[in-house]
Amino acid sequence: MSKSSRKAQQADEGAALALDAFLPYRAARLATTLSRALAAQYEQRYDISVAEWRVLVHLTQQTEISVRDIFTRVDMDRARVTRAVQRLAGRGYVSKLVNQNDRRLVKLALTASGTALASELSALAAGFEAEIMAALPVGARDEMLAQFDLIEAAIDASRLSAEKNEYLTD
Amino acid sequence: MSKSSRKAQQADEGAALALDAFLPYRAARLATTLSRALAAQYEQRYDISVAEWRVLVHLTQQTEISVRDIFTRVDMDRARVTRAVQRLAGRGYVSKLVNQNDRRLVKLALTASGTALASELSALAAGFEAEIMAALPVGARDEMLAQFDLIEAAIDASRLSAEKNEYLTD
DNA sequence: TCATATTCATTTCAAATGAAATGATTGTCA
DNA sequence: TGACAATCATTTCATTTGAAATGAATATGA
Repeated sequence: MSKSSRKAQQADEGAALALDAFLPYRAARLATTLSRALAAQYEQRYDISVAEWRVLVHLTQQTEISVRDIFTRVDMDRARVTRAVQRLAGRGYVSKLVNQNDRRLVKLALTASGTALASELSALAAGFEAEIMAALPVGARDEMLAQFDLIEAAIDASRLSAEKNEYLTD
Repeated sequence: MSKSSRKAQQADEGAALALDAFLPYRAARLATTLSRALAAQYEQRYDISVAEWRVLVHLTQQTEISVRDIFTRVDMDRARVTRAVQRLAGRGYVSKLVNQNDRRLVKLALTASGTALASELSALAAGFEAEIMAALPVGARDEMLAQFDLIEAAIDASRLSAEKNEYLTD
C-alpha cells in the first residue's frame, strides 16, 4: 500500500465493512492496477487501446469469427467491439468480410500485419505477466485462476447476477 | 464458462496468448462480474452508484476526511469522487464542511441517515461476499487477498507502472 | 409462402469519464 | 515579508461508454 500515508482518524470500527478486505473492491483495484500497468507498455508504443488489444489477441486464437463471438467471450459491450474492430480494420490489422453462410455475420480475421502486431503484443504481454508472477509463490497463479473460475461460476449459477444473462440458455 | 458454446474454429495455437489464462484479463473479468452482481443488489434498491457506494463505505471507516483522502485510497479519479460526494451530499447522506486547519480541504462525514444507509449497504455487501465465498475452499479468500497485495506491490515497485504515481514520494 | 419474430452489426444519443484548466489556499525560501 | 511553487476541490470539455434504436438478414411456424 504505497499510496497511503494519510492522516485521517479511524472511526469506531464496529460492523464497518473493511474495504481493503472486501473482495469486489480488491478485485476492481487489482484489475485497474494491472490494466494500467500493461497498457502503459503498449498504448503509446503501438497506439492500441485495451479493447483493440483484446480483439487482436482473441483473433490469434480463433479465426473467421464474428463480432458476437468476440463480445460474448471477451466480456465487452457489442458497441465497444464494433468500434475496436473498426479502428483495427481502418489501420489494416483486421479484415472484415461478410460471412456468406449467414450474411448478418461479419467474418473477422487478422491480416499479415495484424498477425505480426499481435505476436509482438503477445510476447510483450507474456513478459509482463512473467515479471509479475515472479513476485508470487509457485503455483499461486493457477490457484488464483481456479478460484476466479469458482467465483464466476457461483455468480452465474445463483441469481446474484439477475440480468446480464442475455446469452445464458438458462 | 457458461456463456461459451460458440462454434468458430480454433486457429493454430502456436505462441498465441491464451486469454483465459492471462491474469490481467481474468482480473478485469472477475472485477466486472463481481461489480455488476453486487451493484444489481443495491443500485435500484437504494439508487446508489458504484462510486457513491465506495465513498459511503470509506466514510464508515474514517471520519473527517477529504476528497483526496478518498480518491488516493479508493482508486477513483478526483472528479469521480467529487461528483459522488456531491450527489451524496445533495441527498443528505454526507456533510461537507471546510477544514479549518487547512481551508483548501473539505471535511467529509456521514450524516445520521448516511450512517444508516451505509450500515444497510455494509450488511448487504457482507452477505453478498459470504454467499460467494461459500463456493471457495476455506482460506482461499485470504490467500487471494495476500496474492493481490503481492501483485500490487510488485507493480508499484517496478517501473511497470511508470506514470500514475502522482502520489508516490519519489 | 408469407407474416412475424429473432439475430446480427452498427449507429444514435444521453450519461459517465478523466485529463487538464481554474480558482482558492497554503507552503517555501530568498 | 513577498514572490513563486505546490496542493486542494471543482469545473470544463472532449472523449468513451453502453443501452436502446435501427436496418438488414435469417429463422419460425401458421
